[in-house]
Amino acid sequence: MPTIKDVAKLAGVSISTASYALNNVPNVHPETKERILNAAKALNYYPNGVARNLKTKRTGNIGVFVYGFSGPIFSDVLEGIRKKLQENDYNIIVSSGKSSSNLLRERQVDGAIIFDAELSDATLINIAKHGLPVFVLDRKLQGQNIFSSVIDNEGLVFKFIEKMIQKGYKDYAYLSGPEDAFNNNHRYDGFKQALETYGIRTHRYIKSDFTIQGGYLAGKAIVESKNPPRFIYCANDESAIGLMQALKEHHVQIPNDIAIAGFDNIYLGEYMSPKLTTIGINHVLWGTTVADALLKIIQNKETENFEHPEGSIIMRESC
Amino acid sequence: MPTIKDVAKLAGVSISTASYALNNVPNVHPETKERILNAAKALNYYPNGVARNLKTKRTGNIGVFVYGFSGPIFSDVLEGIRKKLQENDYNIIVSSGKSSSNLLRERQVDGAIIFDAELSDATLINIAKHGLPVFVLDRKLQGQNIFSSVIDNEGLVFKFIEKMIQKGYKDYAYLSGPEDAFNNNHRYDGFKQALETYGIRTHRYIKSDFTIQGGYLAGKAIVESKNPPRFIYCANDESAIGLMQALKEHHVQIPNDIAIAGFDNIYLGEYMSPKLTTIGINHVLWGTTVADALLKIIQNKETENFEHPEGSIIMRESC
DNA sequence: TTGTAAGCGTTATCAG
DNA sequence: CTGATAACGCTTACAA
Repeated sequence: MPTIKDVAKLAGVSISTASYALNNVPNVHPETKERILNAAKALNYYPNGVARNLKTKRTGNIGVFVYGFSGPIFSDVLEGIRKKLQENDYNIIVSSGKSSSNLLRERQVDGAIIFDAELSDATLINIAKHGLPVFVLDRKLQGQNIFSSVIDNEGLVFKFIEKMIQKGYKDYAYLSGPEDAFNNNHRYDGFKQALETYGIRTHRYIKSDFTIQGGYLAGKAIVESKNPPRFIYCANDESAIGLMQALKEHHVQIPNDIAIAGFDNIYLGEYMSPKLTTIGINHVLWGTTVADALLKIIQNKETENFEHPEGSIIMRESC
Repeated sequence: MPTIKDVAKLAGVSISTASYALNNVPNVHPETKERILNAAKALNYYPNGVARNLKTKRTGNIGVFVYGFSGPIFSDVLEGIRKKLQENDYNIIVSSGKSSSNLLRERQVDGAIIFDAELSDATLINIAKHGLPVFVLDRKLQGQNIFSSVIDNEGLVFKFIEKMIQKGYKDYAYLSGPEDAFNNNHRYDGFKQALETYGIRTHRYIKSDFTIQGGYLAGKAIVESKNPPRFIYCANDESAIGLMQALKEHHVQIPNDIAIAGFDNIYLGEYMSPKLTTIGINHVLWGTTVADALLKIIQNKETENFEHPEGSIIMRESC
């Protein structure tokens, strides 16, 4: 593997001149520069990023740390982030599990976007304190160098359930996500408050886990119960899809027998029968917005006022 | 941000002794070691990975470079890779777009797994030649330090169509993926050859693009045509799902009016009505196998005989 | 316009 | 068992 030393030698210049030429620093004689560039090409030279990073104390990498690689939301958010970072000549590094904290602590990234409930508040606060800006999604977190962006889960679900009550639905159930999930809890709060506000005193609570499989199993249990609820609000779209599938297998009519809605507005919702009513934000836009804010923070080292993403209700056929 | 120098100073030892202690090199007096470890904890010290990487000429990172972050296959393969790497104390770095080639060329990774048709053969061969082992998925590529792992697309589709012919289906169509996709072309070859082998001289070819949306649009066109085919083999499951949705909206019975099958065995296929018949491999296993092979190559610097993943036909309800 | 040399934070060789 | 010191490959004052 050739180094800048080899390039310099071949071009007959010093290392620094080679460096200047390769980095387009203006004060290099055009002819010298050409010689150097030719040498680099001849040797198939490419600078060693690790060495550059050590010297410059920046890496040009932004870490995006996720809980797992699956899920239709991640992919959209990631795509938004990728686009924005690429425009600004930053690399996107997506990681998960133990690698995430390694990369963070070892400073192989200049900043991080966290989409992973497993990375504890304490860890993040600790890392951010050392000067690495951290953007947390879907979790509220305060601290030096820490920024967070959350969807208004509670408000959106409230508004939606309110709408359904006005439409005349009376008997509600909530199909939950994991009970330690920030967004599940806030969605449930919005759900409960809407019912309370409109004097609906009872509702059922069905435990699930945000997965298609989980929704499906819940659905099986529901059809076998004596009097199923008239409306099931699902904590996310994936569980709603599983639920729908189970109901359909038992010839339950949606929305006539049981109405359903979800949260997230995943792509697939539009390709179900009936099409899934849901609540959602523009995830790609969320990604670009967050990435943009993080870059501004890194570059100006100043806190920006960050706008949280705006959600909306997407009425389709399932209720 | 504290460095090893600060730790050494606080513990009253030299930098090298501090380094030994922090890296568990045996020849450090237990008491000294404890002092150093305490100092490190007190300062909240964590080694700078970039500096370590420069010195040791390894990063402990494996890059996984994908075309985009969406898609149910990616996520499973990635999860398999992640698991295996984590077991072996390597970090997984997933990237896409321009970042991929940056990270590769700048040597911020010790090896790479490529799942991205956009990274050209020439680029990969060039990088691998410099000593960085590269594992290419879903593409055949030869060269020093290059390894590839492919699914037997052709053989599997052949076997499947053969089965369908024996079942009695006569009038076939192929719903394609992008025409420059390696796997699409091989699947089509298998499809064609099976028909030819069994004397079925004609078939229809419907252009699509591997997406749900694409399958849906194709489905719309098919139901509006005069005599739709009796069997539509889809180049992947996602387009099959879109297709099914379009047919169902027009009350076409699957499989009674039109039978359908796909490729990939994505999770969702089981949650459709009817459940999707498909061909697939165990993607998580594929990921772990490839990661394992890559690690062996990195560690032993010797070429292993690599087993390609074995696929199977998953008969469900759609044909 | 070009060259010399220091230094980024580590690891690792070699003496002591 | 511990400490100087060179080196990894690069950038960047500063000097020439």
